[in-house]
Amino acid sequence: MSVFSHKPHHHDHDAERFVSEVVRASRERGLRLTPLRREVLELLAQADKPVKAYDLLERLRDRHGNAAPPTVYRALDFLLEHGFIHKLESINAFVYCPHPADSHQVPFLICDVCSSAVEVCDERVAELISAQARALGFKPQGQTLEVHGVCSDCREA
Amino acid sequence: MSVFSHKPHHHDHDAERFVSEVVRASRERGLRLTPLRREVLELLAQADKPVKAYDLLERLRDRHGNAAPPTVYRALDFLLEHGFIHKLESINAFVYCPHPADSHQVPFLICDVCSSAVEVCDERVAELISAQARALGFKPQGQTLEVHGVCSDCREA
DNA sequence: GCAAGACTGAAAAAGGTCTTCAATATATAT
DNA sequence: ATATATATTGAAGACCTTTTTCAGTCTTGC
Repeated sequence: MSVFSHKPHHHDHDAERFVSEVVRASRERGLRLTPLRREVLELLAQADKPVKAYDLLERLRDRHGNAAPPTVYRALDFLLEHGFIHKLESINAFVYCPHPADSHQVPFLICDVCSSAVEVCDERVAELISAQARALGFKPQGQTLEVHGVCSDCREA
Repeated sequence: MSVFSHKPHHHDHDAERFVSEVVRASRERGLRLTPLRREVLELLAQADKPVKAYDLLERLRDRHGNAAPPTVYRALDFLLEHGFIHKLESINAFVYCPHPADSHQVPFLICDVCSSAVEVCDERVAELISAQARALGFKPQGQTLEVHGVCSDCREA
């Protein structure tokens, strides 16, 4: 079963709200959230867990039979650039960002069992690491913070 | 100029010492640091900055004309597994670990100008992030902590 | 309306990693 | 020492991930 085919559950509401929030933010900032970009965003929001580029591509082809890799990568680039989604470098996957309004740099907890990924909404790690970097004369500009392990749901099972 | 072709400088000594330390650790732990694995390790130590798998492969071919991708990836897997090197997920590159004796999880500062990468030898970030993860019921097993930016050397120039 | 810039389609290539199977070498247990 | 099991390497190839390029289309701003 694909990450997309799932019964409605409590997260669908979050997904919809998230998409409308991005729509609004794009309007405010004068960004062009084109149909293509929006579709990719919706796919990510519906999946509610990290998705790989080729899974997105496959899904896009349902409605755009001609979609090629650059189609999805360009949309992802746009969404990344404006902070609407994140890329998880350690698993080459993309995930929507539940609070795209405030720019932030937070760690992700990636479950190696169910492959869910949640943000740790706490800037302390990012701040500590930035402080340590600056203390070494390094000017920090971006962070990749990913923790692998087993989430609480999977530990119970 | 490749990352390998460089004049001798103060790091060469570190590189040699690092390799012998790994040789010793392997003996102690009963690991088979075969000639191939050792060669990859030496290439990484000499480079003194992150190196991509295909650059290593190219270099390996100087002495093993038959080397194929799995040749280098298998050696890298071995070295990673035993903590002798690190993989930088955000740039798909590998770097030797200056203190392979003590297992550790530390952030890397990756300069986007000169592409150097240094470890921040301070476990506080890893501990904080682990504590936050556990507080959420998540059992942490591995971390990817990478900060991009500009190193002090490059800021001066 | 027109020029400049932004976005998409299409083809291809480059870059990165893994699977498989056979051959060889090393370690273990008689 | 020999046979067996295990680990390592060679070789071919596939698969996954990402980018480049060029041409065409759409928007935006003048």
